[in-house]
Formats: sequence, C-alpha cells, structure tokens
Amino acid sequence: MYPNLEAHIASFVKLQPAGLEILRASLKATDLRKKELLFREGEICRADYFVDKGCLRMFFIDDKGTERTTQFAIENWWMADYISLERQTASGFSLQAVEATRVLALERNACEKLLTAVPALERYFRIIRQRAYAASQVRMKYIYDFSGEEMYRHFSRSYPGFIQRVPQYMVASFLGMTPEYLSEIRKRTGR
Amino acid sequence: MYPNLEAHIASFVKLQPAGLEILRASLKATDLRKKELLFREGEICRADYFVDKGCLRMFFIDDKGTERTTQFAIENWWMADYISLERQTASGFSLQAVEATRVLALERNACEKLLTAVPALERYFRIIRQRAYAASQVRMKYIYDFSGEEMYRHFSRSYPGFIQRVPQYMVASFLGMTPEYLSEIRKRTGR
DNA sequence: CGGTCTCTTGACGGAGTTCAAAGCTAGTGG
DNA sequence: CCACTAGCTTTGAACTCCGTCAAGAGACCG
Repeated sequence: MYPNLEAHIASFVKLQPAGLEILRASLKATDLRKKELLFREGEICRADYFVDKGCLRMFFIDDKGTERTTQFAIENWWMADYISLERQTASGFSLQAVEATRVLALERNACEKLLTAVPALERYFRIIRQRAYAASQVRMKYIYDFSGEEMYRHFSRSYPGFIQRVPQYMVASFLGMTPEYLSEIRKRTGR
Repeated sequence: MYPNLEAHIASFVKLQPAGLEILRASLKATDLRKKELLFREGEICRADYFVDKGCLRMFFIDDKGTERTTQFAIENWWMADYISLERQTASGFSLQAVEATRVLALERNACEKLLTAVPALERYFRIIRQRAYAASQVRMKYIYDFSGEEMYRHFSRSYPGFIQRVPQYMVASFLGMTPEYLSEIRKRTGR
C-alpha cells in the first residue's frame, strides 16, 4: 500500500499484520504540485507529513518580507511544525512542495489513536525523532562553525545533485545568506 | 529514589511499580563540580544525562581555538550527543557542568535494556525527543531571524535570571557572538 | 592580598548585506 | 513550436554589523 513508508518502518520495528492495517487506515496520501502549500504561516499544522516522493521545505517570512528556508525534507523524511502540531496553535512557518511531491499525512488525532493501538510505533517515532534531533545538533554546530563559503561547500559536497533540484535562492536562504552573496561564492569556488 | 525524574516521567506516562524498579536500577547518579566534564570532544558519549539539579552545557572548540556553546540544559532536561550515543563514535562536542550539578546517567546498554523491559518508556522518550526537536526548530528560526542585539534581548527576556547563573562569555558564545560584542550590546540596551 | 579569570573599551578591518540594473531561463499561451 | 513574460541569477558599488586585536579594569579564589 505505502511501500516506502512501510519499508522504512520495517527497518526499525516489526509490525503485526493488524498493526499494519491500522497504520494504513491512519494515513492520507496527497499529491502536491510544485509550490503548493500544506499550511501557511499563522495556520495550524494538522498532520505529520512523510515525504513519499519529491521535496518539501519549511520557511517563514522575515520582517523585511524575505522568505527564509529553515529545512528541506526529501524522500523518507517526516516533516511538521511539532509545536503547532502538538498544541494545535498557529504555526510560525509555512510548509511547501519544492517540486511535484507525494506526501502521506498522519493527522494529529489519527496519530494519537494509532500510537495507542499500535504501541510498537512509539519506538519507531522515538528513534526517528531522536535522529532528527541529532541531525539538528550537528547542523547547529555547522552554523556556529562555518563561514558562508564553508557552508556552501559543505552543503554542495554532502548533497551533490540536490542543488540542481532546488532554485538557488532557496539554497541561499537555507544557508543563511542572500542570493547575491551565494552567486558570488559560486563564482569564486567554480560553481 | 529520584523524585525529579520520576515526577517528570509520571507527567507523561504511568509506570508500574516493577517498571519503576527497573528504571531506578538503570540509572547512575553522579555529582559534578563546576567545570567538570562528562566527556570531551573526540571521546564517546556513553550515556543520556538527566539534569537533576544544576546546569550543563555542550560546546566545541572552533578552528581558532575559541569555545562555542551550542546548548544549555537545566533541571529536568536530558542532554547527550545523540549521534555519538547511538553509534558509539567520537563526539564532536564536550559536555560540561556550568555549576555544581547532579546528573542521572542512563548508559547506552542500560537504556536499550530498559526500553525493552519497560516499553511504556518508549512513549516518554518519544515525546521528550519530539519536544527537544520542536525547540530546536524554533531556535533555528531565531537564528535566521534575529540580529545579535535581538538575540540577546530575546534571550534575556525569555530566561531572566539565567544570565546571572552563567558567565557572560558562555552566553555570548551561545548567542553566536564574541564577548566584546555582547558587552557593547549590554551597554547600549542598558544591561 | 596576588594572580588568574572575566568583563569592558575603542580603533580597525572584513565578511556579508543592500540596492539597482542587466542578463538569463523556463514556463505559458497563442 | 515559437514568442513573451515573469521569475531567477548575476554584477558591481556603497554600506554595516560584527569580529579581531590590544590593553586596561574588575572580580573572584586560593
């Protein structure tokens, strides 16, 4: 039914057929066109989204009206504003498809019920969240440690090909710099 | 036995007496003096640490030899380098007591066994990790959005009193600036 | 009290931003 | 399938925030 997600879960915990059924019933598959939004700044994040195919980004608009991309999510990543999702309060972010994207949405109430019915998934999400947090610890270190140029070099080495998938101004805002400056760096470092 | 941690867990999940016993047996309480290290950059993070009393910080040394503080943890927070902990590889961080601190250490193997024996704790840690991750999403937003001066104002409003607990150069490095510049900001904004 | 750690001050420099304008590219409709 | 347009990228000059360096003033601990 959802081979990518099911394989992903299976690599962490073993589900009973009954559990798998409940999981499938808890999800809603949605296809998004390029630039389509799952929710907008000020709205509530209603689900945790698994990227089945494609790419999502999280961003907000700063006081000067510029978009600032804080995260990307590609295949096999979950993405949500977890504060907005937990408390059902207005989100400070927007969630958008960077390209044509298929997501599996696990809505808040469905998630609660799912975890009660299939406790083995608590373990799956515990591990997933721990890894996401670990990744953000490392990323924080890069932000503290690297200059703009080092950030770009690190990023383009770690995710070669991803650069082609995303417009450069989004990469720039993700790296915490202006598109103009990224352009200058790319000229210096030879694309 | 460990009233702070046990109350903290109880606010999320209900443990059976037997589970509580196993939990207690899995922990090691350690008292640290000011500046004492739990592990050093290049060593392995062997446990997840719960701050029972006091304050920890995570930091690394940048290429110029300057300490950069990436996180603080106070009472009722867990702290670890989760990549080093999961893979048992060398950590890119050091973990240090900012003041006299009492931690409860949950070592990696003990943690594995504990979670197998008491699956209800998977839920506790899933929620805790999700909140930690949510906090890092918000923090990331501040980092993208705020100037140095705004970061300081936000920080000193959000955690009044914490400033007094921690030397200023650690606050500066946490805010991503030099002590000299923080000093200048404090002069401008009236302490 | 003496020495080390911490905080402050000020002059200077550089990484990165801002603004404006021109060149490209890709998607869209005819 | 081409032409047009809107959006993306590049360039360059002026500017600014913040880091660097160096030196002095406190403050804390033995």
